[in-house]
Amino acid sequence: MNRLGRDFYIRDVLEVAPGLLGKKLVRVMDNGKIIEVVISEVEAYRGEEDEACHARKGRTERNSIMYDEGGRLYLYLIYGMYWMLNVVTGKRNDPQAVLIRGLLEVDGPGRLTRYLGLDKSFYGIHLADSGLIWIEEGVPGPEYETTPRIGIEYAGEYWKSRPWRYVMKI
DNA sequence: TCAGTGATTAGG
DNA sequence: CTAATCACTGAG
Repeated sequence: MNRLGRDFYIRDVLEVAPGLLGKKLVRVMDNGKIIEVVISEVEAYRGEEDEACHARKGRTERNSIMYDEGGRLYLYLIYGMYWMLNVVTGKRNDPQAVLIRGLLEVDGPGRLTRYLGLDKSFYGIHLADSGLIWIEEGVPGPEYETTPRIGIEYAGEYWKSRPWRYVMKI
């Protein structure tokens, strides 16, 4: 047990996102069963200027947790069916988050939340405090590649082309 | 390739 | 209030 503390998350999202690759995500299910998975794919969303970021139009009820200090969870429903799991990063009032897109055990951001039993009730939970979910040290310094982010057709060319998707090499 | 699905958001 | 949007998935 080597849980990541608050300081890990209170850094720029472009440092935290690749830093999450290879880390172990631990989830204590309702029946007490513990699920441990390895984070293998993430994306960074960075500030109000980032046209792909949910904070691009300023603060709303949904994205308000992104304006809090790093370390909290941001969950939202997409296409009426899938919960997206994000880790807020950076300092207060600097809206950033990392989308967890894939695990070694489960591919896809919508599938992994279903697998881990995560939904709106986890909105705002702090990864340094919670007894239900947290992140621990894992594989140190994994190799990874970067690509543009997925599913952000609405953003301008510059923001669409930022290489802010990080995929761990197996 | 494309429909399903409903919370969230902007705009009257 | 209404209508459009959407950081996806699974079937075909």
